[in-house]
Amino acid sequence: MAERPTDFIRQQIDRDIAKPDGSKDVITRFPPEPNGYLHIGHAKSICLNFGIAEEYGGHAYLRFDDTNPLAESDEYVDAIKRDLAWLGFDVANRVTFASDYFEALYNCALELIRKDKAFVCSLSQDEIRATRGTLTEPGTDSPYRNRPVEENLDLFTRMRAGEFPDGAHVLRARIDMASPNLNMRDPVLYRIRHAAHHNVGKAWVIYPTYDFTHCICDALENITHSLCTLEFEDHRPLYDWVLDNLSLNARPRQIEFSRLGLEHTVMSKRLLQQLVTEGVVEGWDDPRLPTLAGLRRRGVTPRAIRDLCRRAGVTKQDNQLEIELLEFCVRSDLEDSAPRALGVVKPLKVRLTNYPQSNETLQAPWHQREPEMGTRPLPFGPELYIDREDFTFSPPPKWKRLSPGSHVRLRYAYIIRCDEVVTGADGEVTELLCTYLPDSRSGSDTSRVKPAGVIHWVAAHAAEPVQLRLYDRLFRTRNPKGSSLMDDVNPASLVTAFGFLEPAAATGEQSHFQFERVGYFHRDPILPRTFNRIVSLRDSWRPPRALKDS
RNA sequence: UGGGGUGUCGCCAAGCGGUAAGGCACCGGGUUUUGAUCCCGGCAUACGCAGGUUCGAAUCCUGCCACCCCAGCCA
Repeated sequence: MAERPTDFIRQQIDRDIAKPDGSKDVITRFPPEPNGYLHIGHAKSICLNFGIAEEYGGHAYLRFDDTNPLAESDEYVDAIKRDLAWLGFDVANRVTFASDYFEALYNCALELIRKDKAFVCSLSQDEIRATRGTLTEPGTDSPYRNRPVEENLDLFTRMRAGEFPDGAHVLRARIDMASPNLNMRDPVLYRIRHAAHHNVGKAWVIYPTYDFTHCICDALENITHSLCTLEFEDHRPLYDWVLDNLSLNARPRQIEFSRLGLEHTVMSKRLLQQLVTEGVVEGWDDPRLPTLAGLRRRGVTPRAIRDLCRRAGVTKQDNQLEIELLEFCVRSDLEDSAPRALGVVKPLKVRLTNYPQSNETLQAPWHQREPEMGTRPLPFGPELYIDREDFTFSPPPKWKRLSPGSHVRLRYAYIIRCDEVVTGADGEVTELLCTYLPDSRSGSDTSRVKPAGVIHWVAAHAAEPVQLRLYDRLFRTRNPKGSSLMDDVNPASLVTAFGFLEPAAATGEQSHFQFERVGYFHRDPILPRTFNRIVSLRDSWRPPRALKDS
């Protein structure tokens, strides 16, 4: 569909595999921690890792980074697998867990201890913090830093055996407490946690930290390129240090790229959690959320998400994509693939005064340019609904819809003329009395009348009442800040309308539609008779300024 | 006042010493039984700023400035 990306990461890989004595393998991994739901930012990483593996004829693992039993659960591993499959990446036989390597990790720790590169530190968490120094001042050595190897071995073995309570000891790397890189100030490698782990149960009471685990797992899986986000750049020296001091033979290269940012939403796990907990949204799959579950329920397609990631590119620059780009990707996918349907959002009754007291059934294509999608029956009768927005008493110049005395075509059907406007006590338009042109039927029009425009409609006798959920950006601000998050919520992020839909679409099983002239909608997978607006149609119509109101 | 990064059009993003790709957005025009789609055209004398090197610099050097990340036994 489009040519292969040439971002800086692929350029680096090209150089790596071009080395005369180097390996031609390219193996990557997507390493989520199973402690939350995936969002569109993760999609960028997924597309990158799996995309590269495929392009270079290698493979990618889905590896759950489950080293913290307190936060992780199977609920999330299932959700993450589901999201990956939905996005279009098949990882059935390449799913691993950091916890698969706990024994190997433990042996690596032993090796470091024997080489006197790691020591058991018995300082409390607070003491470790206090002796770490600050951004501008060096830390101070732990009093346990020079424990003899044998004592370290003994203590570490007993840590594993469960002889000590949480927090009593940790295993630390012996690097440099004066390093300007805080990550190198004797970082913690193992901590004691008497907690059940979602995968290994109670087999372990000591758990390795990310810095120790990640690089080793990468090496064990022969990952060649370990792609991660920018905040891990400072960890790369540690990543390399650990592997340099171990006798593993694989040497993965860590490369960092910037996260994907999207305007009018938030991506942090904490903030998303807050929105769910405080009931601002209805759940992790609320269609206003940037979670993959939310986007899926909204109706955003995997293709659109992959297209977005491709168009956004991969760099080290901080970025905030405009939601217009996402909307463009959605529309451009659905333009060709979504069947069309007629649906009315804000119904206004129309009575055809000269139409016989009977109904007829017209035929309309599901998609004008895609004849193979077939046609559907479209009921027509003397009473119809049109959208209130398609009628005005005083039309501005170039008004292409209905107004007193004007002609308009009902899409796929007849041309009608508005003869009379019925208003209620409060002046509100309640009904339009129109006449239809019998010889103007779509496809066999001999009326020679040129209507002002074309509008959508639904026959009253066959109209299916539906709930239309009109979604909009969750936050008013482009870059919502955690501090004022709640005040920034867009009160119109969800507007529910009760409209009518043509029966073929309402009762069929197709999931995505374009309601003509309105927008793209997705049949809600849970709520009956409910359609979520994925995105509106582009609308370049703007009334002349002076005549804006009607 | 430490370390690590990043600064090219409103938003993304190519560019890798030879004289600013592309996409989104936006603005015109054409086609159209969706004011949609589609098609055509426009849209950075300019690359954070200031110097320097060079015949030639967004690309090299120096110095500033701005923004992001780091002081979890989270990842």
